[in-house]
Amino acid sequence: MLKFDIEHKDGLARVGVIHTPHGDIKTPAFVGAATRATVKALTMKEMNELGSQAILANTYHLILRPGTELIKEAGGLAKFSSWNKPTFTDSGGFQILSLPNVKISENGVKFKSHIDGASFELTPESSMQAQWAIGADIHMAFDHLAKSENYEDMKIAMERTHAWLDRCVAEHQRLRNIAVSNGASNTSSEDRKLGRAPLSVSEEEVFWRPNEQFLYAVVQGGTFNDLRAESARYCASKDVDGFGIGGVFTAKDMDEMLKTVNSILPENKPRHLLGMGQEPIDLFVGAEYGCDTFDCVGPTRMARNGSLYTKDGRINIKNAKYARDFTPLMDGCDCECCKNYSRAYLHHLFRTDEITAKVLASIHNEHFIVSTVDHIRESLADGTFKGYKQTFLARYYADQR
RNA sequence: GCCGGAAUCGUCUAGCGGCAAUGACAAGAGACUGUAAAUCUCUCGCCUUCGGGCUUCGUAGGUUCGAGUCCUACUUCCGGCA
Repeated sequence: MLKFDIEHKDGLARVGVIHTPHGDIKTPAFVGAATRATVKALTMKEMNELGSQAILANTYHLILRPGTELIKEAGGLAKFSSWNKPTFTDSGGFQILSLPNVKISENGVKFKSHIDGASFELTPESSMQAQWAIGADIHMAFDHLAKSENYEDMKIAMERTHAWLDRCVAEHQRLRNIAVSNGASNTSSEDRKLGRAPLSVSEEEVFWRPNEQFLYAVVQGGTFNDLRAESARYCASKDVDGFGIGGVFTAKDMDEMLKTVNSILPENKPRHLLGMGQEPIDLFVGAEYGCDTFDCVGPTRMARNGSLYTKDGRINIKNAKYARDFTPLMDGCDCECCKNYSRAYLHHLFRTDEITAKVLASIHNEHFIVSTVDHIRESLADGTFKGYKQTFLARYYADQR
């Protein structure tokens, strides 16, 4: 069982630590989106320096390239990518929503590769197998994310997600048993619990490819609180290590949904809000209503497209008005970008389409979101959350009032 | 000096008698939430009550119902020969 310690609670919100085989995650935490085993435009050293605690890669993308067996051969995601900290993988379920021409059946999903058109199928079992080969610390159950907002479609997707969850749990346990018996013959149960090496295996080997990998169930149900409640109850009843909350697309009404879901989910297991975190308000609301980790492609995508976070909202650094703005991107920011470069310089790098523009912008945006969640965690711990939230959001969204 | 060729939006470019006129870049702005995204969308002669109106393709004439497109002259530029 994944170890999760709650150190402080405030309503549904909590401050805690997830103990993974590759280290601890202090929660709430923002997890970097490393879809293809890399955070776009950033090295793992840069991710580390900007304060990131964990990354999340995508099973779908890694199946296509380089192939999950290759990652296994390399020693797992953490070693392959040189990220010696906690890792997550998403199941590939999101691609049901985003790819064209997917065929969904009870068995699983047939895709065509967006790269070369090759057909392949992802099922709950094959997603689990792929995630075990990739070897992240925390896996997501293979779920059906509905394209439609329609109640009936949402219900069908939720029910399919539940049926698939049972198969994910069974397959995960089968793979876990194989992994543990393969790697743990000389290990005491106490050593195993601590992620210690069996005598015949080096410390290094166990660090990079621990036998313990963990599974999160994914709650669906769209914008319908009765479905969300049903899904939360179903997921809560399963033998899983934590929960993903999926299919959330807007902060609007997210608080009600999270209240519903997180009041039902067991308190002692971590919860990951899938895909949310482009807008700071998502993170405040998510943490306030009991989510422990977040991931989102927004910060790095915004960065590559020139949309950069400041305390006063996002700015488009490519706009003409920044050509002669020699001030730092954001006052008081201690990221490498803000400590060393001006808005005018970033503007110039974007105008000239220099690679460094995207690097510096990604460092800043990722740091902005990571450190915002860090501050949320600190404010929850010392009881100043409400004030911090109010002050931060009032300033950030001042233009939209 | 003679003989050829060329002049179209900030730049390059399409255009071969019925176009405010092609495409690219540049420029101005917007979007982006479990990444088919270093991507995509819009604007880009002037005015508009969004129906349309007006002025444009080096300059000036001409032919024609109609000219960026044909003719003449001029101007400038690029070749070749002196």
